[in-house]
Amino acid sequence: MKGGKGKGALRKETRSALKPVEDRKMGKRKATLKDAKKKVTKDKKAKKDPNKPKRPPSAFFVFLEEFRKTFKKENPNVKAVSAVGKAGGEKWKSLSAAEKSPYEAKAAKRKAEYGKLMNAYNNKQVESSDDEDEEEKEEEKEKRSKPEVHDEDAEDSGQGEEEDDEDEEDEDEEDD
DNA sequence: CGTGTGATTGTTGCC
DNA sequence: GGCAACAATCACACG
Repeated sequence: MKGGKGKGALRKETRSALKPVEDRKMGKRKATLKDAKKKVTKDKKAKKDPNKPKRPPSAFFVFLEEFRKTFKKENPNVKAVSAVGKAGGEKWKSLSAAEKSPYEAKAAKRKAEYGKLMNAYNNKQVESSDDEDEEEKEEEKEKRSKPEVHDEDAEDSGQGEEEDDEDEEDEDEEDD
């Protein structure tokens, strides 16, 4: 998907926003990493975690998801992710605790699920103690581990519980 | 053709 | 306790 549609959509803003990568390559945060080589994309060779659960989106990200839609809706011309990030960041700071509440609530929930995933994740990692044994066969084992999937029933990993908008805990105290 | 990068903040995990 | 890296997104540019 990244390869995207080249098309002739060369907007000027893109031009300005997309300076030569060689120039803008890591400018701030990564700087702290110095030569640590962060490779935050994906390493094919370093398969440290076969099924490592991705970290739950923080409240900011939850808010961003919605914000992006709004932002793009009002700014369909803006395709720069950085634009949304900046705008979202400012807006986020502008939000009040009460407004962030729902986002935090969701983030908290995500975190709860993440904790469960980590449990299962650690379980697999337990086989590696002091020596990395290269669990290349994990793939095979995983298959066997799985019982049988019927076309019926959902093979949902967790529990099929889903709440719409009702938040049990977490009360919103909007009061300034 | 694929992948990296850019920007935001928050959050989590390891040491 | 602190730091470091990563979470999504989208289009484009480079190899």
